[in-house]
Amino acid sequence: MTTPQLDKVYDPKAVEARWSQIWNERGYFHASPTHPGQPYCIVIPPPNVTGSLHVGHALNHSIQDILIRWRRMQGHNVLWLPGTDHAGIATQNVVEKQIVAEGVSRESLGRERFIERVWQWKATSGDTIIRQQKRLGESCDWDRLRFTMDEGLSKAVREVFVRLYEDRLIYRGERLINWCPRCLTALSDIEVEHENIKGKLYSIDYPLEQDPTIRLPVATTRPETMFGDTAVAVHPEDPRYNRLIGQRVQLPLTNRTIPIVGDAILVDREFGTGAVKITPAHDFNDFDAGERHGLPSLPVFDRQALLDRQGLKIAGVDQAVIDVVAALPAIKARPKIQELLKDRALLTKVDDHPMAIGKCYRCKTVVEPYLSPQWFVKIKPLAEPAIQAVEDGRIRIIPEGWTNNYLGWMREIKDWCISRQIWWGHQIPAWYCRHCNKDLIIEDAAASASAAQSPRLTILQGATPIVGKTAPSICPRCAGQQFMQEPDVLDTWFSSALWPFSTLGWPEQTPELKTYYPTSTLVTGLDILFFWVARMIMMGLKFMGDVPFRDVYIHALVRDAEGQKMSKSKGNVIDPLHVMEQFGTDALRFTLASMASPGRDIKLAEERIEGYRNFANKIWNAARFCLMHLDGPRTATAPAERTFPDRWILSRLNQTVQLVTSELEAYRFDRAANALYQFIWHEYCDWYLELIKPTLQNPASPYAPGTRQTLVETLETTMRLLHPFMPFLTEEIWHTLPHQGESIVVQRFPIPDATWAAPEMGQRFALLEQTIGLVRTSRILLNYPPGQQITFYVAHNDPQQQDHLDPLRSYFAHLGRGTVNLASTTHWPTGNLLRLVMEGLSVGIAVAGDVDLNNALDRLIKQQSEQTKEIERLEGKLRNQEFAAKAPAEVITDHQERLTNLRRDQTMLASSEQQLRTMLGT
RNA sequence: GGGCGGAUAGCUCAGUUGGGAGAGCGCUGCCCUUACAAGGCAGAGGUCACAGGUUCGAUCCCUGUUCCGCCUACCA
Repeated sequence: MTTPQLDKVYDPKAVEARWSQIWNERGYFHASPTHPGQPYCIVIPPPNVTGSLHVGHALNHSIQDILIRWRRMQGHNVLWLPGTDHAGIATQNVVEKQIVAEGVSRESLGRERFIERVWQWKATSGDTIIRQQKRLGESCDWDRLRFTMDEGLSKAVREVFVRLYEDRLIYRGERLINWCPRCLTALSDIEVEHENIKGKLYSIDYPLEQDPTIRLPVATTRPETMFGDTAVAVHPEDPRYNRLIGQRVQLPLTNRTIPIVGDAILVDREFGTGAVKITPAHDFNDFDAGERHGLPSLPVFDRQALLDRQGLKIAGVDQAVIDVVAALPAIKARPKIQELLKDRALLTKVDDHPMAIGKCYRCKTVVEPYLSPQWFVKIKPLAEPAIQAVEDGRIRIIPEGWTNNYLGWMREIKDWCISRQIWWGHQIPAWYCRHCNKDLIIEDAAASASAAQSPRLTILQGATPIVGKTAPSICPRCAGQQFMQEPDVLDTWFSSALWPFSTLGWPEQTPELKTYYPTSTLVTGLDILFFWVARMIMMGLKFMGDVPFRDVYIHALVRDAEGQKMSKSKGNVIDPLHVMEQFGTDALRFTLASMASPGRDIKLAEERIEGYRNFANKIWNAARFCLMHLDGPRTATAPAERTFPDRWILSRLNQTVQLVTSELEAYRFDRAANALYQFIWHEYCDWYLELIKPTLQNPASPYAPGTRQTLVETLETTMRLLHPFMPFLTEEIWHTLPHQGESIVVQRFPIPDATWAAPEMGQRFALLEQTIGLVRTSRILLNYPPGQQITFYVAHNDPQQQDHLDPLRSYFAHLGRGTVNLASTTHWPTGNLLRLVMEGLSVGIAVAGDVDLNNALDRLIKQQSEQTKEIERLEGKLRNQEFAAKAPAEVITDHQERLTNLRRDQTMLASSEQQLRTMLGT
C-alpha cells in the first residue's frame, strides 16, 4: 500500500479553507425535520449585523459548535440555526456616521431614504461576520440564515405585538423614561449602565413665603433641575419641619412658590438636610412622589438635555437667569447656578457625595429621565410563568449559581419600555386617524433649537392608536381614511425575544417548529441574561406554551491577559481573525474551550494559544509517525490478546472516551479539553509511541500486527473524540488514516468499549513509568555522559515487575544507550553497583567511568531527610488513638502501606548511601 | 446599599462526597535520539489571602476580616 506523506509541520491555512468549503458544499450541516434521530437544536445568539467577529463571539460560537458537532456525531437530528440581529441603535449609529462623513444629515435624507441606505449597507457588508463564522468552522445550517428584520420575523413581531396589545399587555403611556440625549431615544431600564462617580451634595435655602427670614434648607445633587421643582418634601414626623407642611416656599431664581408636603417614602430624615425638592419631570422618585401628591410636572430640559428656554419661561424662571443658563447642558449650567445662588446667599453647603449616574449602553452618554409618551409591555403577568419555569426545573441554568440572579431580577421586574425614537427597526404597528387626532399629532419643524435637531413628529398622550397587523383602511370612529403610522420603532430586543420560534417559522405551524421547538441548549454570556434570555423565556411561554430551551449555558467574559475588559479604545483587543491566521483556527478553539471553566472570566493571552498550536502540531506528528509505520499486516485481535502497552493505551483511551463524554454532558469544556490534551500528549505520544517503537522496528516481532492495529485504531478513535474541538486538524488526519466514510463530520462519536477496559494495566503502567523514571533520574544525577552505554539492574522480587521488564528492556535497547538486566533483590551483582530507590522500586546502576558520585550523594541525603519527615508524620498519625478509632479503614490501610514502602525505601537508601561513601572513599 | 463570585507555584488556572498539594505556560540543566527543537528528558518553585471555629484530621465545612471582580440599586 502507498503511505500518504505529511509535511513535518502542520499548516492550518491550507487545510482549513479546503475543508470549510467541502463541508458546506456537501451539505453536512443542513438539517431537516425528516432526518432520523432525536432533535438537538441550538439557535445562535444573533450577532449584530454591524459586527465583526470578536473574541467573545469566538468563545460563544466555539462552545456551540462543540456541542453541535458532538451531538451530530452521536446521531442526533441536529440543527444549529444562524442569523444576525438588526441592532437598531447600533446600526443606525454606524450608518449615520457614514452619511455624516459624506456631509449628509439623517434628517435631510429623510426616513425612507435613510432606511434604504441601511439596507444597502447591510447588503454590502452585513455578511462580514457570517464569512468570519464560517472561517471559525461553525457548522451552522447556513441555508436557514435568518435576520431579525426579514419578512418572516417581521410578521412574527407584528403578530406578537398585536396579540399582546389585545391582551392588554402592551399599552401606551406618558411616563418618565430613560432618555439618551445623543441617540435621542428612550431606553429601557437595563439599557442604562450605572457608573459610580464622585458627586456633590448641595444645600440650598428655600425661603418661606410667609416669612422669608425663615429658610428651609433643601439638599440636592442636581441643582440645575431646581427650576422644575413643584414642591419640597419633608418627613411628616420630623419635628424640625413638620409644622411647615402645607405652607409654601419661594423657589429661588424664579417667581414661583411651591408647597411643602409631607412624604415618608421619599424623605430620609437622617440624610442631607432632611428636606427634598420634588422635580417630577426629571427624577424617577420625584415622579412617583408627584403622583402621590398630585403635583404638576415642569420639564426644563429639552430632548438633548439642554436647559430649555421655553420650559424655563413656563417654569417662571427669572429672565436674567434664563439668559445665563438657557441651552446649556447640565454639567455647564451647574456652576453658573451655583454662582447665582451664592450671590443671593442661598447656597449654604457643598459636600462631597458619592453617587451613581446612568449611561447609554450604546454610546455612553449620560442618560436623562425624560417625560414622554412611550409604549410599554406590562411585564408582571409574563414574568410569573418565566419564574416558575426556572423554579420547577423546566429550564436549567448552568452554572446554577446564576439562577438566583435570574429569579431575583425577574421578581423585581418593571414594565418594559419598548418604543424607540429611531428609524431603523420594526416600526410599531399602530396607526392614528389624522382626523380624530388632529390636535394631538404635531409635526414640528420650527421647534428645533439648533440645526442638529430634526423636524420631529410628536404624537401626544391621549391620541387613540389603532393597532393591527396591517394599516387600517377606515377609522372606526369617524370613518376617516387618512392615517399616520406610529413613528417609533420597537426595541431591538423585542424581536430578539421571539428568536427561538420566529426563526422556525412561527406563526406558521411549520414542521421545523414542531421538530425543533423547544430548542435544546442556549449558549450565551451573562451580559445578555436579562436583555435576551429572560425575555425569550417570557415570550416562548406566552406564545408557544412551552419553554424556548431546556438548558441555558452561561459562559464567561473574555478579558485580556491583565484581566481588563477588551475594548477598541484600550487597544487590548485580541482579534480572533488575526489569531486564526497566526496559530490556526483549531488552536484558538481549543484554547477557548480549555479555559471555559465556570464562574471565572477568561484571561486570554496569546502565549496560551501558541501552546495549543504546538499541541496541534504534536498531533500532526503523531499522525506522521503512524503513517510511517503502517506498512505491514495489521490484525485486530481481541484487546486481551495484545501486548501490555497496547492493552494499556486502549484502556486509557476507553477511560478518556468516558471522561470526555461525561464532561461534555456536564458542560465542562475545560475538563474535556484537558483530558484530551493529557491523553494525547502525555500518554499516547510520550509513552505509548515510545514503548512500541522496539516492536514496530523489529521485523520479526510477532506482536507487530497487533500493535500496528492498536496504533492506528487509537489514533483514529482519538480523532473522532477530538473532532468537536479541533474540526479541521482531525478531518485532515482522519483522511490520511485508514478509514471508511467520506468525512469525520458524519462519523460516530466514540463510545466506551468494555473490551478495551483493563484497569489492572494502570497499575502495571505506573510501575513501569516509575522504573524508567528512576533509571532516567539516576543517569542524570550521576552525570553520565550522553551516548555512553550504561547498565541497569532492576530488582524483580515482584512477579509483576518481571512482566513489565520486557518493554523496559526493549525500550532501553531501542535507545541504544543502555541495557537492562534482571537481578533478584537477594542477588545483586557485586562490584561498583549503585542502588537507587523510589516507591518500593530498586534500580541498580553499574557505575563505570567518569561519573558524579557527589551529586548522587547529595541527592540521596536530601531524599532521605524528606522521607524521614514523612515517616514521622505518618507514624504520629497512626499512633493517634482517635485517628485509629475514627478514620475510615481504607485511609488507615493506605497510610500503613505508604509507611511500609517508605521504610523499605529508607533501608535501601541507607545501603545506597553506604555504597556511595565507600566508592567515594569518605 | 443589597446579592454573587474569586483569593492555591513567577503567570493563567484545575482540585464535587474533609485523609499524601496538581496542570499548562514561564524558569533552570542536559539532549538536534530516524514522528515532532512548535520537540525530548530531568529539575527548582507553594505556612492553598488572614484570624478564629467544627473535626482524630481542613485548600475543602462554618463565622469574621482584608483585597479584587461582577451583577443589581431611585438615598435626594
